[in-house]
Amino acid sequence: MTTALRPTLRPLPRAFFARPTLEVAPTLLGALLVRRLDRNVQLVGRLVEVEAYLGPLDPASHAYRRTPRSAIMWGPPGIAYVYVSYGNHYCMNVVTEPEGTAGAVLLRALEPIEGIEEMRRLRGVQELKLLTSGPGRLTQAFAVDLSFNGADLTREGPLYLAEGTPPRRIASTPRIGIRRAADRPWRFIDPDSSYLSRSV
DNA sequence: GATGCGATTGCCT
DNA sequence: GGCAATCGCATCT
Repeated sequence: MTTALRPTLRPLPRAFFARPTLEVAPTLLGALLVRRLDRNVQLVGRLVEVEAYLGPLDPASHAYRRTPRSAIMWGPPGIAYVYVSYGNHYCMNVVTEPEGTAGAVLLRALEPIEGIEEMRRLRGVQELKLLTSGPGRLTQAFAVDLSFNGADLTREGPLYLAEGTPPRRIASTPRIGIRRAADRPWRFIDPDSSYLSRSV
């Protein structure tokens, strides 16, 4: 049984996410995103790029205003917030801060670790560096759509975040693709990774 | 009920 | 580097 030979990927506990968003974001680098498609196929990627969205005090955050869509970010930490971007792509966040306070971290890029052929199939692309190097690409490679909005990422299951190995270095830059609060250096990357959505 | 837009991507020049 | 594709949601009327 291959599952018995596979090392256990231990979920990050809810308490990990129940901290200030700017503390959670850089410490998420190196963590593993795990997607179980079925009993035999598991996808794993190592986080190399994330962005912090702070909530009501952050004009770039969807939680700048509380709406039906953004209300989930006031809920329990460790929950997935998935939304549609430009009508063509899904973007995935993990909710941060204690319940009652809004915040989230956008997952922007992964290093493919396991299940690479399945990622290629899901993406319709062969080149390794194009599989998960962007927020819309990684959700497609991991078969994550709106049905995962609200999913608990702290429990072993179809989709969760697990302990990994922190990068040697961490760098921060302005966030990508936003207009408001575009100067805040709240994008965190592993600068030594070759799977970033863009360099620097 | 109608309108405008965006935390992107891929293809084109 | 420019730009079309495409749709859920926020924000009007």
